[in-house]
Amino acid sequence: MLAEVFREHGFEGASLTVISSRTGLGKGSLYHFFPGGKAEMAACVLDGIEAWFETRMFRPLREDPDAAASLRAMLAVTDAYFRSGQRICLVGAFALGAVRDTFAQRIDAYFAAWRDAVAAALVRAGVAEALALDLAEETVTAIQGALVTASALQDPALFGRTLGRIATRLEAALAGC
Amino acid sequence: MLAEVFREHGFEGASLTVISSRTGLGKGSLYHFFPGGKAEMAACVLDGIEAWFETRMFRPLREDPDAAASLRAMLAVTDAYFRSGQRICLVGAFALGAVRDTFAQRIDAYFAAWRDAVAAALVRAGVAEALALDLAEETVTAIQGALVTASALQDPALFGRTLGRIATRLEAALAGC
DNA sequence: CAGGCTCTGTACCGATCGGTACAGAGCCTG
DNA sequence: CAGGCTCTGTACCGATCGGTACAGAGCCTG
Repeated sequence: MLAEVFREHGFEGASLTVISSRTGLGKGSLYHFFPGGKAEMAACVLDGIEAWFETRMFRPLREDPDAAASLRAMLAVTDAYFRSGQRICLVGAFALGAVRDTFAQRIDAYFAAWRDAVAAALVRAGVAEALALDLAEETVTAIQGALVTASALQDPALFGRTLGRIATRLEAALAGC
Repeated sequence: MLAEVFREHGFEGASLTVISSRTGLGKGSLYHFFPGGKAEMAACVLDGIEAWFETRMFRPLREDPDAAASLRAMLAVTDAYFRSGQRICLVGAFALGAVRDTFAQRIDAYFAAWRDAVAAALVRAGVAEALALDLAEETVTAIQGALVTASALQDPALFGRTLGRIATRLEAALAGC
């Protein structure tokens, strides 16, 4: 809920009035749970996102015995999480905004973790390390780009097409071992 | 100058106080030139960006007799414009923010023009239309994604690597004709 | 059932927001 | 050099910003 408010309005645009009305919590309650104010609310949302991705995507990519299957699952989970391109990536939006500096370290860590988890899965599936790193970077970059352009062009289908291209490329690398 | 303020602070974050101090124009002057206020200032910035890209990138892609060369030039111009990944795309940032709805049509038109210009150049260079559209969409998406992840990871070199991947893929399509 | 602890609504704070009004400085034209 | 037009600085507007203070409702524990 809190996450959706930041997603829809951005950090600056999500005023306490908006947050209060959307969450149904008065200011008293908000400041009781988040003494640090808006910044702590956003930090809490980032905590949730990081935990979700760590559990549902990064850890399987790093640990699933079937590395190739975990890569396919990653694309499916990505498609579901971003509602096939109808939902933006809050961390990505923060990265392009004025709050980037406030959360610089966490934003950096999120994308690095994603990229490294994909690379680790590729390596475990037998792909050479240099190629794995290259493909992982391209994967994360393409997903973020698709979220920007799908939103800009109001064309959610673009997201699916991008995931399709990534899938083809990952499969080719896996088959080429 | 005005463009840089919006780039650094976002639309919501660029308050009149910030705009005034950064441009050296008092409120009186700002409202003399932009009676429509902040929204008109942002619209003016978008005008400038659109005109710049139309002249320096989209038109050459559509009209340059040497279509293949115009595609290579597009990547070089892109690298220069975004300062090799150290500068973000204001239109992309707007697309992920709360102002997206205010400028929806222009944001849409900007990305559509870019994609269609790349596709047109590819077709004129002899690439089949379906493949050209696919490659054009991937190109624009990858560039936007690279701007997000380069900013997030504070790794400008990522931008150059992404442009390199795009170049390889475009050259392959051109060679395959 | 008394005490205290968690939670909440309300009233309020100074600061800043985007925007307006307007006098006048400066310059350009007749 | 008079008139008017462009531009600018300043003072001010109501609204909203993020945040604080605090009384008290409600509940849980001894």
